Amino acid sequence: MAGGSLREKHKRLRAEQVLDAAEHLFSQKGYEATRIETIAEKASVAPATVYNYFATKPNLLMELALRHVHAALPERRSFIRNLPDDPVEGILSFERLLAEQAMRHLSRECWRVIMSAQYLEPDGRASRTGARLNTLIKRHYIRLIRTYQQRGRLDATVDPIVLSELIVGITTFQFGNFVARTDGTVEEMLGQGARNIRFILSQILREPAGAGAA
Amino acid sequence: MAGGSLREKHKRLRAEQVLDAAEHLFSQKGYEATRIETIAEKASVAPATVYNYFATKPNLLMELALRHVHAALPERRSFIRNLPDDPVEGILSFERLLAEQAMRHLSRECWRVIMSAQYLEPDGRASRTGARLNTLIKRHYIRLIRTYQQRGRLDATVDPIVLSELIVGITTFQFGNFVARTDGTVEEMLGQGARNIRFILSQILREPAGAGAA
DNA sequence: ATCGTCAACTCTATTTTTAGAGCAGAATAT
DNA sequence: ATATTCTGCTCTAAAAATAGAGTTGACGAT
Repeated sequence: MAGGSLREKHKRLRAEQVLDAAEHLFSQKGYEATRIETIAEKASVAPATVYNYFATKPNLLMELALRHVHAALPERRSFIRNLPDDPVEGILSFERLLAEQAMRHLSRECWRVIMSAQYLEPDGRASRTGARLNTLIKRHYIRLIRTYQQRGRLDATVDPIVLSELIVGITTFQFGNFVARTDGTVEEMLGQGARNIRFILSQILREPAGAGAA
Repeated sequence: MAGGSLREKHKRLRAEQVLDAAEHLFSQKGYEATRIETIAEKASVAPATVYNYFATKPNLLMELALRHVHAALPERRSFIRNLPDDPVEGILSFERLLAEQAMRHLSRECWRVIMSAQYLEPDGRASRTGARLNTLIKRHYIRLIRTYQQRGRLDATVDPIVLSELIVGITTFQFGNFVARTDGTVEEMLGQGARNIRFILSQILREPAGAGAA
């Protein structure tokens, strides 16, 4: 799986160079305002090479998003390893972490492009990349839900896959709404998300085992 | 003169990579003991590429020497800008600096290869590079000699070019003898050099202008 | 003496990158 | 409306790098 050949190594390195350059320029001058030519120049690469690696400009941004999601993975994992007792608090905090990670390197403008890409080219690479991105997040939720089920804090008969799809769906929808407008804060989005989460969980919450006696 | 194109830039970068790798390996494992293949691997380059840039292994070493001579140039220049009063002391100290610089990054084994290269391939690239190397050093001596002539400490009728060739010739000869054997210290070489320098200068030394009255 | 090994070096086909011309479409100016 | 410009993107020829097999000459063991 490694691809240890020199060619593969150089490919990885070049792709990183381009992504680095793009990340810097996107966050500095914005997505629309930066030209592919400029990215190529900063990455010490010919413009044609950028197209060799990333078919289109939205695609390049998409891969950038994917890289961030990967880079932020350990942080999410460590969060899930140390979950708080209360499931509602756990999920809401996880939401907050995801939102914070999303905004850490990519602007709202960038996220708009990312969200729109799957609609503009339904069967293109962008859609597939977007799907991968969602899958990554969903896995975390499944793990998170299972943990609370094992602790007896969530109804064990609920299918974690279904529940995670529900949560990811609604939060993705809200995130889309959030980035689609220039006003509105992350806190507002999270507040609205909290209402949804509480509603969804209200029916399947379980009290802690040692409670009831006082 | 710059060659600002992308191709030229990459060429420079790759050459540096290879030289860096070679420098490290030569000083760590010795010249003969390091394989071209290893250099290429460390430089993230195909072995064939090393041959594209540096026709032969001795040639690679030669270019390495040239790079060092260039890198150490500012130090020599600054020495020549702050020459001591006494010409003998100035030249001997400069000799010491050159010897110290020569041994700083390249081992005696390496210098043996370098010195021999011009004999093994008289009209090859190695000979030309060696000549360039000598020219660089000679320029410094010319400048040094002129300075002392302007200060009135050296006979002004002596041709600096001739004198510098004499000095470079004799010291190169001694340096060759030094690296050609495994025993013998730098100090011994410098001591012998000092005798030569004193002899050469004895006829053309001039007393300082303000001297004689006491 | 002969064989095997090893590393420098060569050669060729393939892959990748670059240079550079040019197209398409949107935005802007006239 | 028309022309101009700008940028994303395509296409082709030329340059360079890689993979990999092969040659040569030195050296050591048998």
